[in-house]
Amino acid sequence: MTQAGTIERPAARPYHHGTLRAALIEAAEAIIDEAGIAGFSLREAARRAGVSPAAPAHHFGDARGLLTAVAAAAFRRFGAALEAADRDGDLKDRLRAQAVAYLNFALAERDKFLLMWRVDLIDRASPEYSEAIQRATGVLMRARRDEVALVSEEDPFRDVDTRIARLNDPALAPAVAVWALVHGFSTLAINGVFGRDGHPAERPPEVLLLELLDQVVI
Amino acid sequence: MTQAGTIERPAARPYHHGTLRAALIEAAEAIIDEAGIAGFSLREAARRAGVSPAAPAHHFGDARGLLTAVAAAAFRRFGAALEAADRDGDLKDRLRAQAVAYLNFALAERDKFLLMWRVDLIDRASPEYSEAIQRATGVLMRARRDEVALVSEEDPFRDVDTRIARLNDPALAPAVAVWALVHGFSTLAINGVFGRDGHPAERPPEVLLLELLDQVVI
DNA sequence: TGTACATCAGTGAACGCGCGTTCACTGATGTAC
DNA sequence: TGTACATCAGTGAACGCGCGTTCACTGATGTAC
Repeated sequence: MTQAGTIERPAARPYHHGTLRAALIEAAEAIIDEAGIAGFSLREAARRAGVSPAAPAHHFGDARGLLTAVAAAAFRRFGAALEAADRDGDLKDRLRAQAVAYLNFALAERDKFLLMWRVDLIDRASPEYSEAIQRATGVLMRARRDEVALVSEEDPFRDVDTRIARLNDPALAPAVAVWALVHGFSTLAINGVFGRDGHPAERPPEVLLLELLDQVVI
Repeated sequence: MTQAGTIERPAARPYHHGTLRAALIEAAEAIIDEAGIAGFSLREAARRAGVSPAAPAHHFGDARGLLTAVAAAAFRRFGAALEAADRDGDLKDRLRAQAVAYLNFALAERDKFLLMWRVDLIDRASPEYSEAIQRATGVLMRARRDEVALVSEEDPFRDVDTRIARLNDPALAPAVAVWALVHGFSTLAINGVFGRDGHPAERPPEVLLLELLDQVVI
């Protein structure tokens, strides 16, 4: 509230932003949504957050640091979406539901989904990032792990090496096959292989995806 | 041959390069191999070709033009590799052989493989590019088309719209499913999901890939 | 409760850089007669 | 076969741009006593 009768002037911006870290991530996401990853720059993010170009360094070190935080946040949303989709049902139902959620996330957050995998732009060793990617991957595999009773082991996706070993475990093959198929389908769909502006497909992409999943023995 | 007894001096570079177009593509590929797509610049390509920074414009217009030519060339090699792998055998054999060729190309030409799909960097409307991608896609589908006797139609992958319609054709589902799986697997493998420096997998990636393909009903 | 002071989060001007592209030009090549 | 001339493929200097990062600094906040 301002004094009655006075013309409202913008409150003097406080010297300390207060939530600059979050604001910069939000700004970066907006840039990426509007202009793709190529349109991103640290200066532009600072500009949008209303802050000097040197300010981001205090929170992220450099551009890579900010992009890593954006990717990690995207991975957390992604993992949460998979988790939300993973409701009751048998293995097949669970994997199909997750597959659709996977595709929808990729289509809805196109450029952020692409960023998530851009190893050249982000610091994959960052604890925040690697925890987020491990967790999302774990959700994907969970349905199958539940079935083959590997669940007793505590978090077999805890670190890179055990994850890599696990993905090679034949017991997980159905889930890994679904992952690869869905990931490939999503990537190709994003690139307009199955339909795009000016060249629409007759059916929505998730219908085709489910049809392809019928080809997989789960 | 130079005159006997004289110290050989480099021949004065002729004013006209002669094969500058090819030389620029070669230079761009070398840069991409060494430093990834992020390391590419038109000036650096010109530098490596031993030519002034303005020269490339005569052949490619702008940076996007050169990258498009590089991607198209990569797609032609890619299509040729798939074709070479597509030897005799039943549908399953043919698709498996192509899948391994697909993965091997992706691993061998990592950054060029990534460039091939970077719609933001290339001009997908370029005749050269779209002809190359259509052709490679056609090879992938050919094994299945042969089987369901669609082969009589001349080149059903001729243009974007018929291709998109075809990919939705249930008759092609086995081939499209294999494509999506192999593409996703290759993309993930490139990113080190199944093993990478310092975190090797116990088995070579194509073994895992073939195991996953066993999950697909072909 | 008051005060001194360390720490933290920001400023804004300046830096050097490499980039893509433009420009007027020049040297070589190809073609018409 | 010779010559004039158009066209083509290159030069190299210059442009303006936005970038990431550095720097000495300042204002606000938190803490010890």
